[in-house]
Amino acid sequence: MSSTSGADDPSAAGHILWRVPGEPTRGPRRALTLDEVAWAAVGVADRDGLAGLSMQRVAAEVGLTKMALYRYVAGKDELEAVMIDAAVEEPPGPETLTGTWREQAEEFARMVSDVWTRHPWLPWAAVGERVMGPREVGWVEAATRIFEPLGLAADERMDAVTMLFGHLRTTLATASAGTRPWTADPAGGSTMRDLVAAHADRYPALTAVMADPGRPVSSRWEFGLGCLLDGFESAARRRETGR
Amino acid sequence: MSSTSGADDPSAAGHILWRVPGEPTRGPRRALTLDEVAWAAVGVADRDGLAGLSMQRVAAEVGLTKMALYRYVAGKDELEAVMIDAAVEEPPGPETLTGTWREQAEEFARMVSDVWTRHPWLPWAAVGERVMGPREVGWVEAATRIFEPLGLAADERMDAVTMLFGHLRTTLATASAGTRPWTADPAGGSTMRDLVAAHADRYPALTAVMADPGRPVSSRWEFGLGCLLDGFESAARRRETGR
DNA sequence: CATTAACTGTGTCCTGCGGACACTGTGTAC
DNA sequence: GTACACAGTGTCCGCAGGACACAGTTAATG
Repeated sequence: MSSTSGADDPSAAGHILWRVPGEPTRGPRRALTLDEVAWAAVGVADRDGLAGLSMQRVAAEVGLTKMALYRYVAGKDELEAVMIDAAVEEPPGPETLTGTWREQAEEFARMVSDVWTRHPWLPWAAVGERVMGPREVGWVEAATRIFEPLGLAADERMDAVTMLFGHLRTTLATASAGTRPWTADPAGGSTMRDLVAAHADRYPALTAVMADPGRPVSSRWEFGLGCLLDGFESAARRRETGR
Repeated sequence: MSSTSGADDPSAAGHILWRVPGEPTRGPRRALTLDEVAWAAVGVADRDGLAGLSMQRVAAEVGLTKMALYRYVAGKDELEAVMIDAAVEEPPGPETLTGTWREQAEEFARMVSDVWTRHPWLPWAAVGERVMGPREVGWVEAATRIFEPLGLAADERMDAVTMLFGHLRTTLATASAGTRPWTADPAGGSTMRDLVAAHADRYPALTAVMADPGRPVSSRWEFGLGCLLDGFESAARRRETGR
């Protein structure tokens, strides 16, 4: 029923993200802003990962009791929602991305990569049922704009956006999760290389692939991005030439 | 120091997956096999998701005490590793996939999609630091084989495999996580559609896209897969024609 | 100016989690 | 028969998220 904090709205967790603050008139001043709480949580996650994030930890970070956090946030889910929307920062506006759609897509990928590298927990925090924040939606909006000149159908354009984010998530996550240069996917396996080496007879194709030293981690997603954009291009071409 | 259970090997969690059982000589019979425990856990996850998986729950399912499970498995991580390798089932052998590499890739994607649809928690359980099981590696091996005739470099071939799994994970996860037909990515947002509709002025590109009804969930990954394979093809062609 | 109501932060308590550890019971090898 | 290796149980601990009642603080209202 309150008009301000929003931590007591039962309709949907995370709506603080979309509501204007609306300062309260009576009562003591808050010791912190929602943003300060969010960034404290981001700091914790940056250091100890999402697994190391707890109400206690964040509360201690900002010098409050655990329960005081619930004045800012309805629960841990909402805290995560808030910290995600803080960590992604402002999405690029229409004036920022210039050049061909391909150049824009590459620049965009670099931007996402920057943010997700600064906050390695981010690509994994954003999965599952959750309310998106305005900045987060802004990134999707920006990605959608890029593919507009391509002439894809609406649902295909959306799929392209999904795939772009998915690709970055996949590659950045495997890159940040340890020192291993690539390691494949349904795993992220910590020692897939060793396992394959120990059972070379069972996995000949992988053994062959593993012989190659591989590229540096920093440029891991570039080849894949090129493939992806090529694929979009050929899909658009196929669409123009009457399927 | 034991020669059998493997739950006390300090070197790496999950090595039960790669060790031959080796029946013990003395002591009472085990009430269950490791496989029975694994499948019970799979059943729990199928019903209540990964979040609903706890030692208690699994123990109750098989009629044991929580602590008795630790005779089969070193900890929850190892339990997850075991249940993942059980749930993925046997990967397709070289004789199963036939036709062009493209047909093989499509068939392979269909197979992965089948398994991951049966166990919706699977695509998300497999991320992060974890020891892969033999079957899991087998799937990667199978995927690697598919791209062999394409003439890609070793690291590119590996990237292709990673992207294939990543694409399926992304699309299947967003498809299974609710009724929403697509919803974009850094989110999986539960009501992104509503949010965009409520702030149409802020997200014009997304509003335009949202006007389209979209495809049925069942065929969500097909367009993306086509793009991906097209992209690989053009990368291979670029490679042959001297970059 | 006194009162009242709204608000912030604290302390206590509960449930469920993963897991350590000491224990009882059981079966085989010596 | 006895000793030992093993299976399963019960108790305990720390930590998690969160409900709830409370004390302190501030502004609107009489």
